[in-house]
Amino acid sequence: MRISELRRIDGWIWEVPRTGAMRVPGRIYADKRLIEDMEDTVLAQVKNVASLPGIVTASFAMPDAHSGYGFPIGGVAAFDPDTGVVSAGGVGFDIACGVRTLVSNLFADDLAGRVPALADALFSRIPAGVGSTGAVRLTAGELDAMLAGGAVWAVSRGFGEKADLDRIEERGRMDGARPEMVSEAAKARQKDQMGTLGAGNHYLEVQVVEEIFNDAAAGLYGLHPGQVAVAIHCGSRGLGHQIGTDYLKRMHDHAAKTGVSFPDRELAHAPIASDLGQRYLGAMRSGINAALANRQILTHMVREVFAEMFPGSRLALLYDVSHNTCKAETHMVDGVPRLLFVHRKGATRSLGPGHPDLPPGLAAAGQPVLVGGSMGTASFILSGTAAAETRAFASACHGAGRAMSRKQAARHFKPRTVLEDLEHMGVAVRAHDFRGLSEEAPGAYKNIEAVADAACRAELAAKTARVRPLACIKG
DNA sequence: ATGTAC
Repeated sequence: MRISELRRIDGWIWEVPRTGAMRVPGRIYADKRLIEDMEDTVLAQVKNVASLPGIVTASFAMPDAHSGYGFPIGGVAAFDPDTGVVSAGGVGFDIACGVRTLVSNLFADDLAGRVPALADALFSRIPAGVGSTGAVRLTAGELDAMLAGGAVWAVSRGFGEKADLDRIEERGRMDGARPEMVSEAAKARQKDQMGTLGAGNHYLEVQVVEEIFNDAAAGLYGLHPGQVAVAIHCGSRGLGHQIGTDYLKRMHDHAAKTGVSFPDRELAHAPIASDLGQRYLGAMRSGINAALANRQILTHMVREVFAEMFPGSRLALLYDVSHNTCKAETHMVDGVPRLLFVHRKGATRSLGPGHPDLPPGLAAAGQPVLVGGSMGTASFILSGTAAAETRAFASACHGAGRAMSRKQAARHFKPRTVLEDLEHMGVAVRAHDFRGLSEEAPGAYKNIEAVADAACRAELAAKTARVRPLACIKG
């Protein structure tokens, strides 16, 4: 992206001036280098989103932004409930894809020599890969209960602990889900897929806390140097994908009938205040619950593996946050609180200290903002800031962000070399799809340090801890 | 991301 097309507000805040069909300006939070390395399509997508009806304040891109389906991945946009739209492409196909981090009472020394065996045990226990099915099989009735109940449902069925729920966005259950708005095809795809990791950039990592940046916040999060943590990155599997597919088509069909045109085919949308918009929201919220339940079931399985290998070990849920959602939230606009529908596509919520939606144990530090790196590189545990509310409706980056497309990466990296490099770095990698390792090569992603630095300099979040991987399970 | 194409 050419920096000359932007207006610099400060070193980490850049404006895309309003031109053409844009209803609001664009705004990119990143440093000069990250912006220069972003594809031109990111700028085009920021502008396209800025032209959608009812958008409020600006169309935002986070420092990890790269080209996505319609919206950039790393895109944030909020819409007025009366005049605005909801976009199936703006949420994406992997509805409520997200990260949860579990903090153990083990330290790296406790794992000495046993990381490969732990990786093997997790690899054999956790189903993963495209089309994988899990040990949990749901009847039609149970599936609907899951879609309505999310992680609350999962806990009620014996997966995990009640205490986990406080540490999940929406307290483990997204309100307003309408399972009857989810197609039978989507349900059929999901009924045997609960408790599976998926593929692509999804992973399960055993990590060690490498550095603490903020003692007070890290203390509240229960993080100490050398401590072992587990991160689970996955989403709503086939169900979310099918909901996205179903409603993109409906949004196109509806637009064709009513003579509405889209700035980009991939930005198909419907008015929030329409029947179709409400149906999509009901289905999409069911997808959020599926992702929350899925990560809850996986947590239970990880705890079982740890309990067998390390008797007496505990894994407490630090936090679970989704990064592909559209949620109704109240934000300050021009000094007035307004209900808005916030799309976060590859972007993480970042609530500052004292926010009423935070559980009491986390309120003083702000929401854990879980920023997953690529295989082999560090991940960051940031904390939400009060300033994030004024930056991008309390949002921050969600990961390192791709620097290369999957196709480019597959051409550029040999899977064997990727695996050897990671083993050399001391990361035990176990992958269901050997060839897929190319697409996930660390070199295919941006520099996580640069992304986290930019996010924190732009005050989207604040640094609390950096963790590095010991073992990585891939789909 | 994904029963990697209907």
